[in-house]
Amino acid sequence: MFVNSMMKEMSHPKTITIDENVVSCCSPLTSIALSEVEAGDIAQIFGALSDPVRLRMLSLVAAENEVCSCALEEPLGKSQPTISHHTRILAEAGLIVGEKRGRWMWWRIVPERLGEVSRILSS
Amino acid sequence: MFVNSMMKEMSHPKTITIDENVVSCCSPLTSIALSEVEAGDIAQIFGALSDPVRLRMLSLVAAENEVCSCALEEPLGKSQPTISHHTRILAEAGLIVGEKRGRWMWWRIVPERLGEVSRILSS
DNA sequence: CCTTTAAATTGACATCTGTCAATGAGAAGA
DNA sequence: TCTTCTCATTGACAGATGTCAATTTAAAGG
Repeated sequence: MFVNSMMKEMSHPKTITIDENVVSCCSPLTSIALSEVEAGDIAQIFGALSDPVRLRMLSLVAAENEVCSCALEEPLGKSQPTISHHTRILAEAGLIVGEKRGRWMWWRIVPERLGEVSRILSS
Repeated sequence: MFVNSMMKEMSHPKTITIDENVVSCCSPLTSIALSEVEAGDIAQIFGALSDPVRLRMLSLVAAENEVCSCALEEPLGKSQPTISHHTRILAEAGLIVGEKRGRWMWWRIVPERLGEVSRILSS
């Protein structure tokens, strides 16, 4: 696939996982009395999901299993800084992780996180 | 429970369900190619969930099975117009429905909707 | 009617958010 | 080293969002 076809022109896969400031998670909504801090943490995650561009971004990354930042600009019709902005927000919410290999930044979704968030709503 | 204890002083339960402008929903994220309109609709729902006050509000309503607007001001520490603002946003997202009985507005959650939204993330 | 009470609406304001041009920081290749 | 390329950061700006005081609407009870 896409990733492998580029493998040969890359140096040692240097993994720099981006997981600074990632919000922790999550007791279900319907189990009683959400504290203010919990509510704040969960709100940040849903905030990451509350933008159309980020949702389509997430769906693009989920479709392939790894997508380069550079491959997002065109389908989303946004500038490079804007793409960078959105990937950062998704990553800080723990929904995607990035790995820098050579000059490229590769993103993939974190299915377990998606599951966690899903479980907040299903009680 | 709470509701029944007030039944006697109410006139005919006139159901005025609030479902104007409610967003429709939802194909799972990981099935390919989220369209711009779909993304917009889903973003609105997550937007409703992206505020700490609204999350705690939702959890309060989910705890009882019906809650009066007036019973939300104190635990959330917000003014009456602010409460009204937030209930409206949750209602427009289809996450709660309101029913006016007498002078009171009663809110309850829409479990099916919660389920729909949950399923967007779990694929 | 008139008064009271609960909720919605309006208007104002500060803060947050999405966007891009410009610039900076690293990595790769010549 | 110098150039090129990809991504991150900064700064600016318009538009959205959360909040409340003040007002309006609507329902009950005299």
